[in-house]
Amino acid sequence: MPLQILTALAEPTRLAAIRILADGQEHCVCDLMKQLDATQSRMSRHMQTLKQAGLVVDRRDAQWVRYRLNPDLPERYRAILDAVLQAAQADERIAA
Amino acid sequence: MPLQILTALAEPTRLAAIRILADGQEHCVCDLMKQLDATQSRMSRHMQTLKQAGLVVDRRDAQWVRYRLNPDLPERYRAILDAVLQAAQADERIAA
DNA sequence: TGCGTTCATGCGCCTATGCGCATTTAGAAA
DNA sequence: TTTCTAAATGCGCATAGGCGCATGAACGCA
Repeated sequence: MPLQILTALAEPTRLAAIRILADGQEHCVCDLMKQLDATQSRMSRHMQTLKQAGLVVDRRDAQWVRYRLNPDLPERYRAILDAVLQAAQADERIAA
Repeated sequence: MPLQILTALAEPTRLAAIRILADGQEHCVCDLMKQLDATQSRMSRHMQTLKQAGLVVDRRDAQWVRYRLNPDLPERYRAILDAVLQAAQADERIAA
């Protein structure tokens, strides 16, 4: 159901996090916190939401938890994500 | 900003309404109400939300208000909508 | 003008959700 | 074991949002 995907993406901080992860790299919570100017608990919880929606996966690496886009996201959801990312980027260019 | 689009779509009744309108035809509120088993005020409010998000447009026709997908929805948002519709339909087929 | 139909909206209620604060857990290094 | 950093989570609070109920507004028709 795309509903959970949409709900997960329909929040500013979460969408911003996804956009950062869209670089294809792994990012720890501390990195996302700093870039998005969010508190630790807030950032952690949003990442849980994205994880439960299947949009991201995490991995323990020493004391860090590395998040990245879920590489196994079903094609039909990946298409939604791509469209959203493109629109967000386009809007950004227009706003500038 | 796709945020408003996503928020508008991230609600079951609204997404269902959009899926009905995806047939390209006009539908009055009374029609949507019946198909979705929703009360009148509930349906009306959801349509307002979709309208404000720019996803649909309405038109007075005697005592009816006809809703249809916004034909002038910017391309980048249309792409999101199409991806969502396709995913929803695919999920439906899988569930069956 | 009066009546029926369709739709919008003011109001209050209730739940969902985002947040900060504080604490706990996990792991590394001393 | 102690101490540090990173991350998750329990708790309570405040707001957002979805809902029903009732009313009002728009329109057609007699």
